[in-house]
Amino acid sequence: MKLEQAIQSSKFKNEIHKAGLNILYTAWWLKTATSRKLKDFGLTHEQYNVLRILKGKYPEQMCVRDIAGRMIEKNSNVPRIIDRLEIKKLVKRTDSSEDKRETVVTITSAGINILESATKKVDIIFDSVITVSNKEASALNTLLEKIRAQEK
Amino acid sequence: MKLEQAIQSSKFKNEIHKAGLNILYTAWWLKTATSRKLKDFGLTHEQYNVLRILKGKYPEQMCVRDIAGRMIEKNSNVPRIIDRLEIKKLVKRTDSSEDKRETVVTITSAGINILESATKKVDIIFDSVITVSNKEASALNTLLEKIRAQEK
DNA sequence: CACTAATTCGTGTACATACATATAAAAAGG
DNA sequence: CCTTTTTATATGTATGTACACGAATTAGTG
Repeated sequence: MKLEQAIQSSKFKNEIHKAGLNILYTAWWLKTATSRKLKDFGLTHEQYNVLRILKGKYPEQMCVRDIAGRMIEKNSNVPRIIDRLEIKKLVKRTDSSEDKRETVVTITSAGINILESATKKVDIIFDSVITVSNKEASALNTLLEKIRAQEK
Repeated sequence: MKLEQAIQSSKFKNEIHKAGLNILYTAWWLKTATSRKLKDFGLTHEQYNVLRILKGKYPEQMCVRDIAGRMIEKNSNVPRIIDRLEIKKLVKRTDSSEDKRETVVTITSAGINILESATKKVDIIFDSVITVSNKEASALNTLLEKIRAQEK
């Protein structure tokens, strides 16, 4: 769907302003499509993200700070997301012995199982819904990083 | 900043997966930069969006449904955003006489004033922080719309 | 070593999202 | 008309974001 239809507006100051809105809308679209798949597993987008991060280091443990540094949305409140994953027994939280300020977290085998099943469903979006070529995706990556070139 | 640094990961399944994360991260980056500017005016990103939508129709009124259809994030809870704008006297809410189910909303002159000041600050992001050409922005728009081609 | 500063994590609050449900009014169908 | 269905809005709940603050611990400095 064209942006103009999606937000019922065609008055953009210029292509750059339009690109800004297009990025925000596409992110929402992507997040919504993903969340719909994750719902069957009782996971939210952010809980899924934390599980993926933990699996990337498995069987190593990670402290809360390390997880936070890998989150896409940097202001995510990681302790609370872990609270919910812990209730569902998808992660285990223990105090660190090396640095008593730290809490270390590990993904459980139940967490790994649910993550693998969920990932199969989520990947459908990338493998069959999104139909750009690798080359186009690469061009997109370059443009997005150029937008963020001037940090802040 | 490169995505790899931003989320401290360089393991992407392919360029398309990476593009997905890049879109999500760029949207977060853009939203954060905007919110920082809006904070001086006591506005959130979403409140700003609603004010912009209302100004686009001014001096006409809009019902809640029309506003919702123009929001970028389609699940925004528009009645509650309007609650907060109403408390700050930036919009006026009245029952519709034509259709008693509807609530119609107008931006006040205070709302227009704050919106104009805020827009000047927000546009700095687009005019001087984001340094892509119009042609590049146009290419970006094409790619993003191609990604969303298969609706859902 | 003692004191200050910085770090790590948890928690509280305001606002927003996602979604289910409720309420009132309008539209549709017999 | 009267009943049923649909529509417009509001509200309730769980989760998440953004940010401030506090407690505990570690690091840094005189």
